Amino acid sequence: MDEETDGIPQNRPAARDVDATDRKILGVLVDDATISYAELGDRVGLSPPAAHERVKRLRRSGAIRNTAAIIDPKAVRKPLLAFVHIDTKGWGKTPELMAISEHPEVEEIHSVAGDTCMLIKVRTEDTRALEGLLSRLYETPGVTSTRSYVVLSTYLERPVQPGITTEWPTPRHMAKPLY
Amino acid sequence: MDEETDGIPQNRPAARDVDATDRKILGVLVDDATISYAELGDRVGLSPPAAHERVKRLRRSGAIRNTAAIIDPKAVRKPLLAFVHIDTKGWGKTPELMAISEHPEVEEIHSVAGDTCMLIKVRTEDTRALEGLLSRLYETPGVTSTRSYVVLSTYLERPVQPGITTEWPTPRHMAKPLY
DNA sequence: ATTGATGCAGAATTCAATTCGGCCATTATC
DNA sequence: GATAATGGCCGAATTGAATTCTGCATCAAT
Repeated sequence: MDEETDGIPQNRPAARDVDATDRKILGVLVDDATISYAELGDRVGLSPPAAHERVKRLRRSGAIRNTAAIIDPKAVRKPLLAFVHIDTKGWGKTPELMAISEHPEVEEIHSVAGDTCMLIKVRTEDTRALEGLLSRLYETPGVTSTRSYVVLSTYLERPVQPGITTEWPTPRHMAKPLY
Repeated sequence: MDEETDGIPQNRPAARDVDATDRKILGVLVDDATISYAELGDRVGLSPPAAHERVKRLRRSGAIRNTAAIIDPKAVRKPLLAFVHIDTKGWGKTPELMAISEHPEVEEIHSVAGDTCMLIKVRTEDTRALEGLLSRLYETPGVTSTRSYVVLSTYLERPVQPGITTEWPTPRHMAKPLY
């Protein structure tokens, strides 16, 4: 695939225009990426090679980051999901981020706006393992406190939805998005 | 694939023993599910048909829930990520969950232990869209208040890690996990 | 009007997924 | 303890899809 300067993902070059057909393709592939290009072409109204070309382009442009197996956490004995607020003095320092991302239990690391804290998502085998992980996190330099939210049950978990509208219904009088 | 009684996922039948080889396979497929069975077999020390059999079994048992394209949120114009605490009177009622999951911006819905609240993950085009979504959520029956955490930047986002140890290093004197 | 580029379809080729038969090891059964 | 039965693997063979190639139509720019 592409090269990363570091462990932390860089911004992609451009991410060209994603038109209505591309969105349809994404919508299908998010649901099931094991289908043939013939099947994909049928569903979006293209010939197999044309569908193939589109998908190759979406991959190259980075719109499709990856094609991955989605695993049942229970099957690999990681049934316990928790979100953890980590208060830090001075957020976003790379060494601390690296230290946190070392733990394989950590699935996501986000910086929260307007607050000197990180919100991370962790998955462990049980509460004892979570406790151990939390104490190890607390030992990371810069971490001043943690507050964890254990998930009792999950009702919905789905990937990013590409949307199926032709173009985005954002009124023209609106300012550009944050990013 | 399998049948769901409802929009809400059911518990799988069994999820058989996942041995060390299975974990290796999962580890590879989480990284990249587009490789050939020959390649997969090479990496885990199996012939192509054997690797194929394993994967089929992992799919049937539900350990591999899905094989999906992972989309770059920016490419589909959903760069704004936020977590929202939703306080509810009486959590987990199905109609409310359904109402919340109707919104395509909602990616995850979790019930938090020890609190009458839900933690949901949403992705929108910009802050205005987020504001609109929040007000629509607030109109859902049972919702008493919301508190949102807008993500400034994301440093890590990865799928469930299957782990690569032969068996789990949980000491035998420990009690069984919660779930 | 002409040229160039882009995206598509259809046919042809290459390569991988899938099936099949037989072997070996482990486990259950008598 | 001997034997059947099961499960998992390999190697070869077959089927089927991915990929390449060629030509055509459309649109944009010159």
